[in-house]
Amino acid sequence: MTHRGSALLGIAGPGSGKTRALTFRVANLLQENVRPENILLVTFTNKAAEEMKTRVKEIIGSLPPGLWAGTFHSIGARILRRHASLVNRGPNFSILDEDDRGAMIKSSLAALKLKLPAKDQNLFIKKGLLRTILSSARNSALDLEDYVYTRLPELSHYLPVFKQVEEIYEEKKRLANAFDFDDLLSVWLKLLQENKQIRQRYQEQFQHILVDEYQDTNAIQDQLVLLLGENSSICLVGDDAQSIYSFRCAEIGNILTFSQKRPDCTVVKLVQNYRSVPEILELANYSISNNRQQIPKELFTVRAPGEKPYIYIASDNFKEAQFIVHKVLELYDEGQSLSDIAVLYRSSYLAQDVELELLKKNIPYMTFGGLKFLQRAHIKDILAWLKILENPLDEISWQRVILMHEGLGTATFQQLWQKMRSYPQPLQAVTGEQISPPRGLKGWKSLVGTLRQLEDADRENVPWLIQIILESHYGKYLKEKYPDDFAERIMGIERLAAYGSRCASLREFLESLILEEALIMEDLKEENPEKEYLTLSTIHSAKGKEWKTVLLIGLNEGRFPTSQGIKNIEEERRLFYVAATRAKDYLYLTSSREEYRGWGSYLSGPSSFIRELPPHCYQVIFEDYF
DNA sequence: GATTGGCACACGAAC
DNA sequence: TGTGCCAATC
Ligand SMILES: [Mg+2]
Repeated sequence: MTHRGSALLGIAGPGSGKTRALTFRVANLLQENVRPENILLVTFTNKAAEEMKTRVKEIIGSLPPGLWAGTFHSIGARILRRHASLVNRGPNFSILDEDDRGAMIKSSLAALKLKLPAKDQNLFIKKGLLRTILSSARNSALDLEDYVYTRLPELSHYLPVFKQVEEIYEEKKRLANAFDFDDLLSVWLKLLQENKQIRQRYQEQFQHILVDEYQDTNAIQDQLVLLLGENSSICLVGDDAQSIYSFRCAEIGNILTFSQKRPDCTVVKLVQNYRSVPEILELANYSISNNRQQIPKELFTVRAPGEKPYIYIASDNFKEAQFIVHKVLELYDEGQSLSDIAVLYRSSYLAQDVELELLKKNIPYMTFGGLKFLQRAHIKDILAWLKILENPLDEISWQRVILMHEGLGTATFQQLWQKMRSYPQPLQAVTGEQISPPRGLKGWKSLVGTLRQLEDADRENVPWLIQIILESHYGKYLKEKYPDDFAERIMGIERLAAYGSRCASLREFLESLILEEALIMEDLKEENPEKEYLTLSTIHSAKGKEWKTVLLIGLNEGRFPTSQGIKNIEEERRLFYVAATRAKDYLYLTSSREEYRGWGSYLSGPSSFIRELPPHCYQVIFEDYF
């Protein structure tokens, strides 16, 4: 019936046009009249998927609807919603973000402690450890037992605790009609493995599977591709030297051993680079050659010689920030658009000083990565109200909303929740006044009033829903709680509403935001497409992008590589490699001799990534430069 | 049982 | 710098 398609693996360096090749392949398939729903295009971010679709549209003139494009997580969510009843959920399930997940695991541990005999109740588990272990086991496609025995044998005496917490956590998620990020992959894979009918359905549907950035897939994602693509044509592209997501359990091995798993696979290596001038490439090549685990590949560029990368070592981090802004202005005066320039860094806090300088000089910029937008209390508040509407079983959101009312605390919440969850429709039970608390009636009445208004409002009009929340008691509460920066917080909420107006439904709004926080920036761009912005980005979020000029800051030992990252220095170096190869024409590497951050000052010295470079591959800018 | 204030601690990347 | 936790107080 279906013939086994071919498998193609493209291992190619940065700027070699991997993503472009994938885009053209999709365009070709569509032109050959392959039906769009038979194509599965997996990208690293959902924004990248949108950009690729736009490109395809430009190439072939129109984009037929029905193409499956997005991240593994968003495609997992789509499939799980379709088959929600098979995986013990309703189609409106919530997706937990890291905070919600952490809170739920914490309360799972607390619940376990209550069940333990008194002598064991002082059990102490390092904060975040459970979160990491449960997630890593999942993403490594191992059960908890195998994971702990093989990867963390020193913790194996804790295994019974881990297992019980996981059990409680799983049950909590089921009751809350929620999945976490890891579930979107692992439950999806399990569904395919255990349900023959569903498996065959998607195996037949996805006749063409294309995956970008394959070096950053984890074990589950690899298994998904192999299983879904058993009989399909598969096209994967990636670069082992750009694998930078091991903290999400990405395994370089996936790309290195794919051809063993699919013996019919043709491997193509491309070392041609169309992006960077040779000087930048030379520096990047030198750097990555310090890695022993990489496939040796010397990149060649088609570009004519340009300028050697610059190194600037400032006396302190403020001076470093001043240099960056000075340089940006200089480049701007020389005719470069702000949109052609990016400031990149290992960790988001390293950008703070630069941001201050930019604000002082009134230079417009946009930040990517390290976004804490959804983490901020007022944004979480608004989202909690909205999540209740979408999924009334969402315990965490109920708790958040109930606790912000006067006179209602955790104990009362627990009592209320016991009653609420016994109703098939907790929201209606509340607004229908079938439930009331033993105390805090004033706060409760105001809560019920707001919920009634929200219930009656148009569910798909997100800005309107947000408006209702702001006009309710919540608006006053917010002002009292944050008298200093109330206005700024309202602006954040307005930003949220503006994004909401672009979404067709509340569900789409919640899901797309959680699967890509950076989307919150999009409306800014569309409001004023002409406007130029300087980009400030973490290196992780700069993946797959390029700029004419890149300024890489914070190159101090302990910052980049981070002190924690020394354990996995090769990955840190790949991160440096990714950063350097984002630059087309000009690359600036900056560092500071002394750092003032938080409590004191540090003298950490320049990053080993600078020190290990041969001096002939860069030029030094002296401190009294400006 | 809710709320407030003080103290300790961490501080990395994100679907 | 802020956030989470605990103990004292309302
Ligand atoms: Mg690419």
